[in-house]
Amino acid sequence: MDTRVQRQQAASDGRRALVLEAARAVFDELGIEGASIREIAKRAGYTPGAIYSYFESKEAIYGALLADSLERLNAAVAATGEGAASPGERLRAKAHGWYGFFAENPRDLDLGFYLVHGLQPRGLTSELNTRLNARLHDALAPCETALAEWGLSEEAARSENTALFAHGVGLLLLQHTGRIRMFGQQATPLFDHYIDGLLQRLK
Amino acid sequence: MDTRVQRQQAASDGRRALVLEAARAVFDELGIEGASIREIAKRAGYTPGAIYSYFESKEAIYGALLADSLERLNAAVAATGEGAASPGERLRAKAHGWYGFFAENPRDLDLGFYLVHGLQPRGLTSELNTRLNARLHDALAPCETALAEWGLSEEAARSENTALFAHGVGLLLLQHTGRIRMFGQQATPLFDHYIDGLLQRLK
Amino acid sequence: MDTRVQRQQAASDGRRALVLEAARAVFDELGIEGASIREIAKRAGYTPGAIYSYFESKEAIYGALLADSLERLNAAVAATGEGAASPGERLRAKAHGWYGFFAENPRDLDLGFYLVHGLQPRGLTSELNTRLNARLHDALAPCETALAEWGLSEEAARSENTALFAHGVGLLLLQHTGRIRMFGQQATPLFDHYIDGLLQRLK
Amino acid sequence: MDTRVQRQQAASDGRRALVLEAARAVFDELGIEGASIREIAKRAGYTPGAIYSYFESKEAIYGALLADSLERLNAAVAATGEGAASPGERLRAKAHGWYGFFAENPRDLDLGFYLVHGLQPRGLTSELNTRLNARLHDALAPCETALAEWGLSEEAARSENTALFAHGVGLLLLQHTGRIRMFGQQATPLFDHYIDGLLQRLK
DNA sequence: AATGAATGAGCCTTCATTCAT
DNA sequence: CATGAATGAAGGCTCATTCAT
Repeated sequence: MDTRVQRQQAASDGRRALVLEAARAVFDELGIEGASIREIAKRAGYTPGAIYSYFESKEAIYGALLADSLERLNAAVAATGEGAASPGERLRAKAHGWYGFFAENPRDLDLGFYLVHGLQPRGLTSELNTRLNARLHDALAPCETALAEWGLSEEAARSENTALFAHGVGLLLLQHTGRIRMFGQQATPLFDHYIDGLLQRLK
Repeated sequence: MDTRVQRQQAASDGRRALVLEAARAVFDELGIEGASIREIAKRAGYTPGAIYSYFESKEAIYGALLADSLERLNAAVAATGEGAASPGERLRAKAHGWYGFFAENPRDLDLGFYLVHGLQPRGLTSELNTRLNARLHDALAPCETALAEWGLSEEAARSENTALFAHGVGLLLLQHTGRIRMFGQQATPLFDHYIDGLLQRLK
Repeated sequence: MDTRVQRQQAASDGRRALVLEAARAVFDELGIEGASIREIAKRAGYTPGAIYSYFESKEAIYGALLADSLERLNAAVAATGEGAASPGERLRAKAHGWYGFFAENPRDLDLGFYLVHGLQPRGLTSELNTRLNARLHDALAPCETALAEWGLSEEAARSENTALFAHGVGLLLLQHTGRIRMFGQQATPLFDHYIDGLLQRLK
Repeated sequence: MDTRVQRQQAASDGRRALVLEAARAVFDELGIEGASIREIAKRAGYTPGAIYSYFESKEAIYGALLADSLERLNAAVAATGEGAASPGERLRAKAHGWYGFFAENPRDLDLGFYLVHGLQPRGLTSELNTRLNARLHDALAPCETALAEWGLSEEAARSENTALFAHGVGLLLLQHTGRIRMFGQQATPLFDHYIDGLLQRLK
């Protein structure tokens, strides 16, 4: 009996994941504006009403999408810099962890923007918001740790880490919007160059 | 006859500017999502249909708004650093020119994002896109010039200027989205700090 | 110029009245539950969106319908008892004014019930509610006046008028729901009988 | 075998009653509009589909609810006027039986209105309708009997009883809808006053 | 008897856009 | 140039009901 309940639960989870996957696909192709429940349902092979068995609102879907995105971000960061010997190497590796994730998955960057611009309270409960913030913080923490191990005070490490994140996000944005071509530059070398300068400066 | 045509043209331009002004006000208060032709028309003292005498579509309004935004950006940059003696001071002043503009007018930042994320081809013609790129370039050029005067090669100056822009944009974004509070930091001091480091590094 | 504006206004009013008429027809045939904007629009020869040019919400339509109903009620009462010589005759005539109106227009009775059961705040603003209450009061006031002229104190007149209204409404309801057949009775003779008793009692 | 079938039947009836109880609770709290099969099922500890094992449609639930309501009404009337010595006292007691029931359970009043206004044929079969009529008649019969015992002819007793019912219903309606406040009156004293007048008149 | 996933029809409402006047 | 009525498509969402399990 227990197994049957488990099987049902697993099946339900699978279908929910399927809807989420469809939502991600729609979001990818049509952008956040073009994404509609109707379209998501169509891609998932459902009628619109069925979606509400899995998510209580459209915004809740984006909330789930975002939560999932941050999990993958953390996984990407965790999978990085295993054998880094020095704090400097670790900093570089971990920074490239999050940077690379967003460079390769620009829609996850969009998702983050949408979080602030379009998500309604119903989808982004305060509790979820706190959890999402915490997960973003988790993803960036290894860099801060490395900076501290490099010898910076707690305060200085946090400050430099913020600047590092801002720098990376700015470059990612310039790249994502194509504006960086205007400067005849490429984002990743510039990011590396920033880390070089940072390590130099703190030596 | 000629003068009459001119008078008419001037009047028309004035009314177009009035619509644009209304659009900016609506956009400021309601954001890009909340803005509607109806609302813009109402604020401009028109009925919805009349708007189409001045703009061929809603997207075209945003295109014009963005063009105008870039003009104001250039004006803000131009109004800055008049008495700066050294290239270093000039760099700081000009950088604060564009940075301050966006810090004080976050909706202009939104506009820039919307340009890439949501604007339809109808609103952003290739010709307009080229013109906008050029004006953004104009606004950032003074910093590049200052960097060159400081002794950097043309290539290095462009590279550093790109990084400077990315850094500022990243900080503005973090501030605008409120995520910077998560780090317990403030954007403007960090921007200053970045310029300090830059000048130090290039000394 | 003035005439043109007037003509437009008149045309607009006419179309609004047309929508209202359609709404009344739908309400008559399908009842309050079955009435939908779609159906009302269809009957009026419009698409659903067009309805919102004339009424800001579905509830507002019912508000207007109700207001109109009360105007007709007042007209019916006013058209009654012109030549009534004695207060007693006047009482009977005025009472039959409102009673007859509802007996002949049972949907207007429904409308009154709906007012309390289904109307949302958006359609029934406090201001409208006050106005509607006042108009109902106006329709019943002549009876109260007649009772006072018959010699009752202000308080007694109000009390008897309330009871008279309740009696009539109860009878109308029993008739409208067909429950009165269960008793083998008819509403109007009973209403007359009540008035007889009332006049007898107060003689 | 027989006992087992009986046990099953009893269990089934019990569960049906449980669903009905849940329906009443939902209806009480959310009103007739706000009540949904989903909500009823939830309160009864079932899933929506299960409800259809006990009732063939939502309307059938309301039919059953109404039947039950009339049983409780009869119970309330029966529990009244045990020690009333005179026909007059008995009339007053029995009238307050049904009046008090509706005054204390306004939702049962709603149910009666809904029966006529909103109930679909599927829920109100002709056979059910006849049964409901009979039970309503039963609840009102004691008053008619008392009137006859007071000396009225059969016909007069029926006529006065109808008027009495109409009066009470009218007052209940005015009270339930809050319109009675408009007159600065209260329903129950007026009902008493009506009975006083009735007894006076017939003395 | 019960589940719960899914349907399908419907709901009110918004909005960019068009067009006769 | 301007109006304003009207469209048509779409939006998010609800819900009674069905049906395979």
